[in-house]
Amino acid sequence: MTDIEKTLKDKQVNPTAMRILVLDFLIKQTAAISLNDLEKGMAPSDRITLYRTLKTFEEKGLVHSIEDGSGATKYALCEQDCDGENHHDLHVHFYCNTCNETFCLPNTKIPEISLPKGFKQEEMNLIIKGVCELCS
Amino acid sequence: MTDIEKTLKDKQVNPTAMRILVLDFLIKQTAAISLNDLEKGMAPSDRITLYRTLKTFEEKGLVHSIEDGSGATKYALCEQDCDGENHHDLHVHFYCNTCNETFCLPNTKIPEISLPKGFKQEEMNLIIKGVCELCS
DNA sequence: GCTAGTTTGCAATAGCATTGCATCGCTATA
DNA sequence: TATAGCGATGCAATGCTATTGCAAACTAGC
Repeated sequence: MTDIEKTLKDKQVNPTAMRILVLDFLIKQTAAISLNDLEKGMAPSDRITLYRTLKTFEEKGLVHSIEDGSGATKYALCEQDCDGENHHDLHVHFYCNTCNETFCLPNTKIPEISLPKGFKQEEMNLIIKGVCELCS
Repeated sequence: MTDIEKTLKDKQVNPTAMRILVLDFLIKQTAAISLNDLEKGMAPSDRITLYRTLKTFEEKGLVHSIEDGSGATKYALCEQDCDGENHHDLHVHFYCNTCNETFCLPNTKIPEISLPKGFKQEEMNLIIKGVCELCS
């Protein structure tokens, strides 16, 4: 069994051929990718299947989705300790206005925010836009 | 001249009848609204005109747009000191998972984040999801 | 090998965002 | 006042992303 198959099984995802290909592709990325990026980057495959594969991965805690304001949802691999119940992706996401790529900054955590009385926090999502390492 | 007309002129927006109505409606809101909300809340008007009115307001610094992950862009009035160049909306936005409303928390600012070397920050966008004051 | 459940592929649809174009109306100027 | 010009409006049409239904293909377990 390959590492990829093992990763899938660990997260309770049946390691089908398609899923292995998608996960393999995701692992190779340095930035978060959209469904379109995935479709273009892989051998010709059905778009809807790719869409559902990403959804499945998200449900099972393999990837997390990022709304970076570009209109298209992007996906990136989760850290080890995510599961279907909780995505521990409380890191900052960075959108580069120059190359239009979205990056996870896993070591840049979102600080605690004290909310006004009565507001109960469940999730957080911080997008910083600017110029990335490579473009600056 | 009414206050609303004055506000429009201050921001270099011609105070047409439609724009006065839209701004009046926006001022009365307690939460950010989507194009759909605006269309439903006002006397029957052309949706595209409403869309362009919001875009104009945004360009001129009257409102800022919020991507709360609900799929539809929402809009809320800016603070006084916004202009076309710079939206000073560095406050937190709160999305209530119960009532599905999005609120500006103008007094809850986004703290400074130190980015990894090479990343240059231009804008920030923090959405916190949870349960709001009224729903809790 | 057969059956049940899962996965995949195709078709179709819904909803938001956006543009093009023609019309209308206001303003400035001769 | 007549008119030219520009901005604002309304209608039509389109593009793109997300999403669902259904049937065929596949897989695992008996």
